Amino acid sequence: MSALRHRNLPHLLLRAREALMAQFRPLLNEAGLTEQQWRIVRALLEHGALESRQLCEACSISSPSIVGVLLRLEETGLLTRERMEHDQRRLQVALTPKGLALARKLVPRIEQRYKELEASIGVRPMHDVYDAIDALLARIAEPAVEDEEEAAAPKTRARKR
Amino acid sequence: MSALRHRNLPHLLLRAREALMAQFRPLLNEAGLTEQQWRIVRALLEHGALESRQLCEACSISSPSIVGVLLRLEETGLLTRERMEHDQRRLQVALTPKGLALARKLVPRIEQRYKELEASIGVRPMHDVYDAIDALLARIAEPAVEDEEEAAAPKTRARKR
DNA sequence: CAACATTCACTAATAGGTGAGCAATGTAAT
DNA sequence: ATTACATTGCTCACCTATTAGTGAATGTTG
Repeated sequence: MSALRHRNLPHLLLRAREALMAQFRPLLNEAGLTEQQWRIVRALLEHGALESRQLCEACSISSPSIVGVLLRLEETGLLTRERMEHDQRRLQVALTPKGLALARKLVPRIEQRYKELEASIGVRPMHDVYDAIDALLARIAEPAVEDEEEAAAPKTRARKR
Repeated sequence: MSALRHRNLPHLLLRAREALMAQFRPLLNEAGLTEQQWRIVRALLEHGALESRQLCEACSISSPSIVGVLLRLEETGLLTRERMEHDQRRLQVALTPKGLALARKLVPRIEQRYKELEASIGVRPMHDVYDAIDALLARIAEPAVEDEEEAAAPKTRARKR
């Protein structure tokens, strides 16, 4: 009687995320990390030192949120925050030896959990998700910015980052 | 150098969710609703009055979180909360006329956004996501609780709901 | 160089998520 | 009945998300 023909897709994605995180959260808690903290540590492990705004991008954490997360991680001694020489606005973030050690201890456990998941769920269903989501993200792209000039006037377009 | 062979699947799902919510959030904000509030209102619209714990299930909102959400929705006058006669622990939640009106005003706009999305993204990629996630959820099921006695002692097991 | 605009981290207010735990109520076993 | 247990909503502490806005540093332009 409500005429809602479409299922709630964001909610479906949330449920999938919850179900998956339930598989990994114990590992993170055991290491004393929250989910967001692990995303940051993992990004720093993979890419080396990064700036705050780069971490926001890489970890899908908003600028206001990341401030606290980084502060707490610094207090724990897992990373360092320092201003950059040539641009006092920017903040360089890097793992400490302690943070690096924690990350390296955690990685194999995460990897093992993934393998166990692939074993119980099946590699095909897992990869179907990767592919379907990748395709979706690739097609959503810019949220309808209507950049009429995008293809026509690539003048200052280079400075898009 | 980090030996992380698997991509961060929970993070990928988060990104997909963010991208999608960016399409709908404006509609919700316009109606003065947060995402979680809309999940609750929608559930009540579809199923009629529900108990708190049922809403937790249906909306993937934890018990501690839903308390505040329901209180705020009650303050706004969109729903009512009242104890049940035969069991004073349970809480019955129902939409008010005002809440019902808001929901019905919102539904067609949400539906239209879905159609626009299907038009720009393509029906196939959208449904691939539904299917892939459904399959994943169906196969994850119980998160390996290691209930040693699970299969051995199915005594009080019948009362599982 | 001066006016303007942008970038970046950060703050503040409000809302929600996680994990642990509590009191009250209901149910089952003794 | 009384004991033992399970369920339900709720609270608390901590952490994060969202939205808006501040201020300092830097870039751009006239």
